[in-house]
Amino acid sequence: MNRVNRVKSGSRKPPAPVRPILHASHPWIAGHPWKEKACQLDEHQQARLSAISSIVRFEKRQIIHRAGEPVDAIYNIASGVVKSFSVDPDGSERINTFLFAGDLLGLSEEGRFTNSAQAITAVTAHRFPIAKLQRHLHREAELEFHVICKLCQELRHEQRHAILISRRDALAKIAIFLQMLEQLQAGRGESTNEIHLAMDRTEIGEYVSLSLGAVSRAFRKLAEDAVIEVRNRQHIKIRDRAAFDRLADPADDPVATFSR
Amino acid sequence: MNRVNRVKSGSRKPPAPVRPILHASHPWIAGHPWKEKACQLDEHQQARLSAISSIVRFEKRQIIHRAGEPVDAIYNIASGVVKSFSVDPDGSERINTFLFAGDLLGLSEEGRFTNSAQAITAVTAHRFPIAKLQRHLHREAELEFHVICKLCQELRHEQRHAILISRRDALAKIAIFLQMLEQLQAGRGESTNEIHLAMDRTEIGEYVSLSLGAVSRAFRKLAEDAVIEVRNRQHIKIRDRAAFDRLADPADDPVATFSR
DNA sequence: CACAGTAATTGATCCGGATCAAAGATTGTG
DNA sequence: CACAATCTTTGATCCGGATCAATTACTGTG
Repeated sequence: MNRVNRVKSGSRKPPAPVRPILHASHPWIAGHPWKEKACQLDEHQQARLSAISSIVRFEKRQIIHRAGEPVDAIYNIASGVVKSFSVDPDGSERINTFLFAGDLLGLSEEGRFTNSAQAITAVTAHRFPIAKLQRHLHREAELEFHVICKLCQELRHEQRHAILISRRDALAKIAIFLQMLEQLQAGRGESTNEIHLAMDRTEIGEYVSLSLGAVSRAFRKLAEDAVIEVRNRQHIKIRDRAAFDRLADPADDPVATFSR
Repeated sequence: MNRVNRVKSGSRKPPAPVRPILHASHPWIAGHPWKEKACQLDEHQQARLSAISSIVRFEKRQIIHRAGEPVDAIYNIASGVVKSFSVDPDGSERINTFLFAGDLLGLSEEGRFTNSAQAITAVTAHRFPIAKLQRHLHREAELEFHVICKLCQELRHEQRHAILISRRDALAKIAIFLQMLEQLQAGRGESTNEIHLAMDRTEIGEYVSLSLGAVSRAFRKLAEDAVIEVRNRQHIKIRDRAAFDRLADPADDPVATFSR
């Protein structure tokens, strides 16, 4: 939370409305695992929100905030990828979540960030000073409801993350992870032909709870088995959809086809 | 979600206000890991809420709802312990969370429960039909804010759960789990002398992602090393606080005492 | 109090992923 | 274009937890 690169600091109206603010999903009407049906704020509400927000930019690898720092603002990501992580005293990092366009950044407790956040790519975001935001929230019930929706979404996401982690075999972990990325990509309306990995192998490992080596081996095996094609570090293609889904879905048991 | 055991069905005012409704914690001002500083609704708000809610009772081992069923109501637990879990096609269960007094039950997507829920002990809960609740929410900004707080709390809880799961050694997992129970107990104002385990060893394993055997072995080792004392299946006492905390805290590294 | 049913412990074996080290591939930079 | 720095792959070994089966505690019930 050092220097905040305000884009046209203080500008009320962003030059070109970078991306809808507070893209949420209805908690009782939602979509696919990982990818949620979005329901946006109306223009009126967005206008009000942008009145209290500014647009900021973070360069690749820039730290957005560190765990333990006092919370002065939260962010709604407009573009780019952010990782939210925590560091054990022994120096190892665990990534709690990757954040993409539309995601909210800044979970905290005792007025301090619970996680550290770092831009993985260049990032633009809406910045909401929490004092202003909080005042605003109380006045706009509809907006509050939106935040609720967003939080429900993140809660479900975090639950799935836990499921992912609890998986024992590396192949399944990677398959699920790729599936997640794919669905998130689709949800953002990006091409679904290739899966784009903004993060490196180490970070993938830190997210799915695998060592770097295990991640690498898993990719190799998936490629060997012609389930995926590793076009390059950052781009993966699904070769064998059926096999892929079989790995990613929790059904290991051939009998499951019949039962229920 | 078969038969709902309404207590005095339709009663507007619960006989003796079982427990505060919607006990939440402020997202920007909170407490210990696992245990949160609570901030309650005022009487006025509670009264309004109880107008749309009824009190229901579930007996031990009763299924409250199954994943996939349409959501008709959500619950705020007044007393007892509930587990929220999902079942893989292969029949194995993963427990996403244990819910105690004050917790909200009923996360859903596409209008259907994402998890199954079962009472571990006898349970009483406030039941909110979602139609009514949703209408009510929109009208009470302050209440919405409370829900936001509650959700933030659960989100943090879920993150810690992921951290717990990602731990590789069984001892640490069990220690963290016990610590969690202890702090939740303290947060509810119950005695902190002994830790009460409402769930059995299998369920502990399903929560921390360990096999039944590993759970058992971990308890044994902890007892052997005189870190804890297993008074009986359901009651644990901390013998060696320092050693216990050392296991539960992520610091494996003696140097960490100095650094930072 | 004995019995049945369930929960928990313990033992033996096996395997997948962690770990550490070394080599190979990519990317960016002057 | 070559070099450096980083990221990734690959290999070899080791260990902790999974698994399965058998035994031993509990708990509640008549």
